[in-house]
Amino acid sequence: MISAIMFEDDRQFRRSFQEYFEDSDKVFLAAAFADAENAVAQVKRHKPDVVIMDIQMPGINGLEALRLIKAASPDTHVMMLTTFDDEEKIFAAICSGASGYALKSEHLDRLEKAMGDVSEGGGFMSPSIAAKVMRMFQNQLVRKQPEYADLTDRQKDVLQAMVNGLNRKMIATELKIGYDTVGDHIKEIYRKLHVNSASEAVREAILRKIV
Amino acid sequence: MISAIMFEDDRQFRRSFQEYFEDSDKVFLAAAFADAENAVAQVKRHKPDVVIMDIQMPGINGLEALRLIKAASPDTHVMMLTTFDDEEKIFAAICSGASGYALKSEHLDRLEKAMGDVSEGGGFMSPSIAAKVMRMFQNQLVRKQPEYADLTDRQKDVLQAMVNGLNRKMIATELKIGYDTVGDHIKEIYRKLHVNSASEAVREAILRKIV
DNA sequence: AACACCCCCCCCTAATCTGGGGATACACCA
DNA sequence: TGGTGTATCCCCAGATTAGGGGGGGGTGTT
Repeated sequence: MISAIMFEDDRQFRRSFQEYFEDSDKVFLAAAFADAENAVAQVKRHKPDVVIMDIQMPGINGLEALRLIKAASPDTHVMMLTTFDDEEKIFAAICSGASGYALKSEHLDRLEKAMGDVSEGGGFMSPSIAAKVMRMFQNQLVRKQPEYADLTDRQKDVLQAMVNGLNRKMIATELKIGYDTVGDHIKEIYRKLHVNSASEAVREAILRKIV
Repeated sequence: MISAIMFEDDRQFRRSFQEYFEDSDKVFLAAAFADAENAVAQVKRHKPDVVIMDIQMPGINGLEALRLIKAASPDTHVMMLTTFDDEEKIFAAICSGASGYALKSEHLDRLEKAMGDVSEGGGFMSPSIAAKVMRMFQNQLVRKQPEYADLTDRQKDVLQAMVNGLNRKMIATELKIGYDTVGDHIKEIYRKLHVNSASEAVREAILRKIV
């Protein structure tokens, strides 16, 4: 038997949620609040195994509340339960330490199971969310090493200096070479990276090399 | 009713899997193979809604097979079903386009449900996998966001254009504003980001904003 | 000897950076 | 109501820098 508290402004949804878990022998829903104003205090008071958190709420929204709760008690497991499925919110929730991200369209028996998993340190994502996360993951990390430009050591030195914001004169001083030599290296770098400005070179350097 | 084929070298596990789905009215397990040698061909032949793929197999391993299948028919949904829960394999699977990643300890009825979700374009991860993925996501992407510079919408437009390698004249044309106005926005951007060149602005833009 | 890499010097145009000077519009607040 | 602030827009001009072209060297490897 695990304990949970819920923050959800939709009265109807809150009700049906409460009713469902009245008969549950797995989840004890200790309390349900219409806003997250005192979320941190309530978490401290009830010490729930799982917190169910809506995103769209008047006053403090669910993402802010999530951050506050995780800041105050990092070991609390929070599952987002919302209608939003846009990447930005999913992203924000995961980065802020959510343990789960479920859509309200999810069946309650699955949520019940999910809450059990989450209380044990597991994670849960509704199918469409999981698909989005995996896609994001792929996009973010696949293009890790697209085509490593074959720069010489010296050219890498110069490029690194450019990324650090140095201008040609400063690079010359830094590397103890002549001003025009820096220019020569830069010409080669541009040719190899297929760019023609320092900004673009810096972008390419960061997006596909040193990061 | 969705169709599936399975690649799994463990005879015992394959058997119990087959037996379970013989009685299923949701999943039709069309075939089960002990290795992935002809995975691509079998996928082409059976055109399954979902492919169940073990990782540890003699000959071609599941990750290689996944890559081959996704290369040959990108729309095929593949769910990894394995005992491995190390980040490297999860990472590799997701990056190679897996739609799901389940542990063999998962109950078969959950897998059945998961296969349905996956066949519809959703994703599935066993709780411990989901937790790991979210943690990876967090570590990889939280990193730098110390002070989000408070740029105005227009300034963000200009900065984005700079990242894209446009010079001032091009930005002016792009945003349909005057050349000198672009200069004004750039001045403000530099002031707010505490930099004084386009290269540095681009670096800051990438390292703490647009990714 | 050819090649790659690194170094140095010159030139010129175009672009950037930085400092000014304005104007309008809108929101906020006393 | 006027004042303050911010965001958007426009213009100017000097000093510096960048970008791209040329010309050379020297070294070390293949």
